[in-house]
Amino acid sequence: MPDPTALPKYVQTAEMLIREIAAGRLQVGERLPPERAMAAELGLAVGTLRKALADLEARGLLERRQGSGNYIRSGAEDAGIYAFFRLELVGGGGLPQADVLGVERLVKPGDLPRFGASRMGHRIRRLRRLSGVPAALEEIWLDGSYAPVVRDADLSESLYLSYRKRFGLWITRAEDRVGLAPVPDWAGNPFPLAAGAMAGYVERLSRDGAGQTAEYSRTWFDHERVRYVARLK
Amino acid sequence: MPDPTALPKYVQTAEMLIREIAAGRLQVGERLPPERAMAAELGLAVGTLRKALADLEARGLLERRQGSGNYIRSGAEDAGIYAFFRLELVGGGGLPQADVLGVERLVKPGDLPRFGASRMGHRIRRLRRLSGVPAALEEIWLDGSYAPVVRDADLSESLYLSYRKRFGLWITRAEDRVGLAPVPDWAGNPFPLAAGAMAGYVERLSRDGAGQTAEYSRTWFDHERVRYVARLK
DNA sequence: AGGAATTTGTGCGTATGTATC
DNA sequence: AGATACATACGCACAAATTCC
Repeated sequence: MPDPTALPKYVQTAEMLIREIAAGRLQVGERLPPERAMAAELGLAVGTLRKALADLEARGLLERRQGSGNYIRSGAEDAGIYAFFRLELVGGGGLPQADVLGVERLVKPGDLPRFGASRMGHRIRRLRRLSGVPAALEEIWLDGSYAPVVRDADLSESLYLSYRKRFGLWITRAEDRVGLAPVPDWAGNPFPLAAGAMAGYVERLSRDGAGQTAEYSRTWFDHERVRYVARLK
Repeated sequence: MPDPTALPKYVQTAEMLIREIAAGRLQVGERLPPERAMAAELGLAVGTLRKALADLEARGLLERRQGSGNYIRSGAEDAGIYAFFRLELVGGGGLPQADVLGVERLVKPGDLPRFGASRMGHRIRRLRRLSGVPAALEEIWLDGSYAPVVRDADLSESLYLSYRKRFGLWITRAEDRVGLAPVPDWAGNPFPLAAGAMAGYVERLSRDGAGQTAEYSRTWFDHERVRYVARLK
């Protein structure tokens, strides 16, 4: 009897594979078993497994070569667990980390776009690092309706994982707009660009599983060291 | 008997739908027929049609709602034919256009990353507009092996369409890196930012159907008016 | 309010084509 | 040339979300 609260098998499978890669049980460059063998092993239909593999490919973790096999891409060890994180060092890669600078529940300011159902929002400010290097400042507004309070301790490195585990919120889609904007003036952090200096800028509007806008975030990144990466098609 | 040179049906179907939208035969906001009815109409299996629809969704042309239907998204009239174009006006949308500033066949300079098989490359410089507004400067290096010469007349508004029709080159994947960089000094064009000023910057490495790197391009965009857009998952 | 009908999502299994080894 | 492996395509059954009556 199927569990109605369970995720689709292809999502479960993709996440399982990501964990295997992150844990090092699947090594970079390694070829996966043939799809049919793997599907049989996992008790899945081939098509279901293929959907999971396509997901990993879109996230840049896997390279699929017809007639040859499926190969773990370099950089995959670090990247996978941070599903939607799209910043990397100019030289490539970097392990994403985050320091929480502050969390507050506030009335949403008027300059934010409309998102979520509540008048209130949780404002989370973080310093993002890549392999320890200060890479970006991040201000996240989570709609107030998903949790009465958000504490520092609720926020693990992977924010979307926290949302899921603590608040039952599933971020499934997001739209990013990338441009330039001046660095905000938040005192007391080691971000290398001065307040007011031009930096790379990402605005994101995220939606939950039901398609409702749930979160709005702004990220300022150090363009000397960091790039925003998108893989198309 | 199937034609081995033909594209997959799901690609043909996706392109057909894009043309229908661009031509206005499918209106923005309109709901498509149910998938099963549509598949029967087109002589396709439902799964094949669904793959085409998933493609349109990923490009931002279609919104799919379980239990409800498939709806043409606003902005889709313009966007679809320019498959990989990811710049839009800050206010949203804008019809992409291009003025060719120059085309030359040159030895690839040393500061470009390695791509393609040839020592030579075609350097194409264009001014991109959105609904007439000068939006970006673009320098494209197409590997020399795909064509002996490239003439101005070979380049229609949609470059990837030209590649396909003139040179038999299919761009199927690309990787974008977005950051900031100073505007290059190309005399005599109406790009609003001065040479040396900081602008949005997109580096792209594109691959052909066989997975070979085929093209490298750099785009400087006016961050006051333009954003780079990515839709995730 | 609530149940039936409609519509998309997930999952399975299979057959055949095409690229690679 | 043959074997292997991924890609495309088909068709079906049932689940979940939405809409309609």
